Amino acid sequence: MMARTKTDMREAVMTAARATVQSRGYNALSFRELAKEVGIKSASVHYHFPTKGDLGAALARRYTEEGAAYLAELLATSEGPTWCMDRYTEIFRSALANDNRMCLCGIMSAELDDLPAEVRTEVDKFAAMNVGWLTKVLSLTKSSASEQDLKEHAMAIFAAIEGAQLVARGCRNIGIYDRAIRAYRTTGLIP
Amino acid sequence: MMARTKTDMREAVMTAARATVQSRGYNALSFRELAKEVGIKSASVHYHFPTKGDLGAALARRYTEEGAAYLAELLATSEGPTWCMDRYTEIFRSALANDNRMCLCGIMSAELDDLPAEVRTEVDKFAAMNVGWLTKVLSLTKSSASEQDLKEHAMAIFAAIEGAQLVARGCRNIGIYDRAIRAYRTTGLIP
DNA sequence: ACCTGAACACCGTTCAAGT
DNA sequence: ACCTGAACACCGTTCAAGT
Repeated sequence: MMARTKTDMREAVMTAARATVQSRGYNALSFRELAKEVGIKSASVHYHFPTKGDLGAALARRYTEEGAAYLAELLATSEGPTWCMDRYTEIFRSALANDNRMCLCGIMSAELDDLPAEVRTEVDKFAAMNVGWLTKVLSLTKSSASEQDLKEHAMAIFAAIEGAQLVARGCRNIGIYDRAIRAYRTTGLIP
Repeated sequence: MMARTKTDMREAVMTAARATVQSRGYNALSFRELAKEVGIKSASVHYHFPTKGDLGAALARRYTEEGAAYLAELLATSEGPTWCMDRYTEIFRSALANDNRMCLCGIMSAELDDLPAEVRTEVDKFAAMNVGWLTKVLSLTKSSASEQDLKEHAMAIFAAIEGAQLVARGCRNIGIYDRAIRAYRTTGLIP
């Protein structure tokens, strides 16, 4: 029988931690609870992640990487901007559908003042990654607009979707998310 | 020399608590820190607010009441829907301008899973109050639309503005808020 | 009526010690 | 290399005790 390798345990901690943060936020993350979930002692968690900030930053970095990979794949197999935006809004919807969870970086933005600097950096990168992708998608529709205008529009879309998720979550009502997205489409904010 | 009355101390606690929650969230609220700020012991804070949930609910209730009063005044002296929306977006902007703070209920929505039931109730009421007001403002512009459509549009506006605040805060960049609001206007989401 | 000190089980973090 | 127990200063909450 194989013992769990170091990498396995790191992964187990990150998986458990990610679920907790998306449900209850960075502040609710507890090394003792985490340790119980993966079957080691809290002091051992510190072996893999010296501080809570290290763990938070690792979570956010991974989250951004995975998101970027998925979005790149979408764009590569794109059937057009509307199709892309359907898939994109579905990502944020699925977090809500999955036990009323939130975007990892959205929930962390709310807790900003309690985040160590290294976690804030990763939160910024996630936003920038999303805006970059949305800018590309928008450029498929409005080839005339300036890069500046596209980026501004992309940021507005990202903010509006994060907000729809936040408010729907607060009201424990995924219908609010769906109706907000529909309204964004009707007004033309989202292609 | 007058001693501080009971009401004064309750108010002092609520004022300090509100500032903390808007900056760092419900989870970061500490009875011990709060006690230090107002000059009593943490056990004494429990005299005024038996549990943290009682304090959180009181904060949110007060926040909604004050917001409702301000918005009612706006509507009463209204110079039209665009003017109303300018004032409305300015409220959320001023939280950011004031030390990168957030809407009390927006930040609490992110921490939903850690909120006692009585606090969640108040968060719901805040959202409903805002949507109610926005629906009235929208009815000034689109007299033809159904009550249902107006409410859907109002909820989308509320969500989009909360999202703009959340993302701008996360990036510590109030310009992101301003540009998002501008884009919402350009697309016609906001009158 | 309002405040306090002391206790309880929690928290992140550190560190010497184990294998 | 990986894990642990014990200690530290924190946390919300309770309660008997003070005025």
